[in-house]
Amino acid sequence: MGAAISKPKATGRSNTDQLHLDQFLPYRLSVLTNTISMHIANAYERQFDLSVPEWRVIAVLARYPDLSAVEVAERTAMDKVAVSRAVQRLIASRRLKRSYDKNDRRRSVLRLSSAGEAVYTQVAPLALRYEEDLLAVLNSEERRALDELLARLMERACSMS
Amino acid sequence: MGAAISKPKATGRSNTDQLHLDQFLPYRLSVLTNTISMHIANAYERQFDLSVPEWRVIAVLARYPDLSAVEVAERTAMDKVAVSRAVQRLIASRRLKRSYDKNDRRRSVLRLSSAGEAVYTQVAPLALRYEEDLLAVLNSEERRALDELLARLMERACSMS
DNA sequence: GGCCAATAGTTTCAATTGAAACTATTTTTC
DNA sequence: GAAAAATAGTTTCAATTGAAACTATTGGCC
Repeated sequence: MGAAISKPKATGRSNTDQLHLDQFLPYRLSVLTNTISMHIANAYERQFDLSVPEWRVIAVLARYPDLSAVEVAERTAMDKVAVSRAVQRLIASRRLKRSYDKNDRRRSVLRLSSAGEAVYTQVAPLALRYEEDLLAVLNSEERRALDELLARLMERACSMS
Repeated sequence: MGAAISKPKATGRSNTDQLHLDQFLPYRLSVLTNTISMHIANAYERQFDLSVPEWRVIAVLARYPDLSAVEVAERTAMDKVAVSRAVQRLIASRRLKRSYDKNDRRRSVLRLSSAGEAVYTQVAPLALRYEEDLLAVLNSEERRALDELLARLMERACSMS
């Protein structure tokens, strides 16, 4: 019963041994993500003079006011340098107000100004409508399936660090 | 039967009106994609002194030799400037050879050198193994489902340009 | 054949980004 | 309670990137 030669496996998988970029999951995700991000960003960047990092900061602060910069970074998956720069620009454009924690003066306390809230109430529907248009090709069962598959992959990717 | 006031709809969807970053598909795709890309790139960038664009060029030329720069750009979803720079670096590192089409001297004809092929045969298994590790959380039915969902979304996203 | 538009690819220049070093404040340790 | 380590956030500097302008060659049109 020597194990020297093994039969080719019939795994049901077509590219076990060959790397085809257009079947390779990380590549496909990358192309899809970039395509989608580009479309959404086009919808607000020019019109509102708003970068993607700035938009993310606004989106998270609209829902969770009074976060610190580090907390914003955690919730947006941005690094703290990116948050720092986005916050600076948002303060300069008077869309964000910053105060400091009385008990820990290192920590900032970030809150949208009314101008910032106005941006949010204008841009959020654009983003949601785009998402809805995109998901229009899936029925609700398929959406649930996608949701769960992405969640499982995300958990897996994180656990592989 | 006035239509002035409509009942809240029970659509089965939780965030019809509210933007929650962590339920927002474009955002989730972006985080997942960046996490995955970072992992794979870490596996080869340092070890082989190879950037992501360079790796993409190698991957596509390994499978389709003698493409022009524009054809490489089409197959990798990179823009032509990125391809031009990656090609320059790959030629400098002697991983790629360039000749020119006899009938159209604008077009380059790109082909991996044996050193380039060696890089491919070392890196491709790393990439495929990562993909396999990631997909290990899905059974074959779920993989097929993911495959089809991503294809549908990609088609949709492209048609929305 | 000669001009004009199109295509292939490169270069330039400015904006974005990322890593590492930095300041300021707080917490821990001894 | 002083020194050392940790945390929050910023700045600096170099590398990456992207858009637009550029060169070179080819194809269409008259």
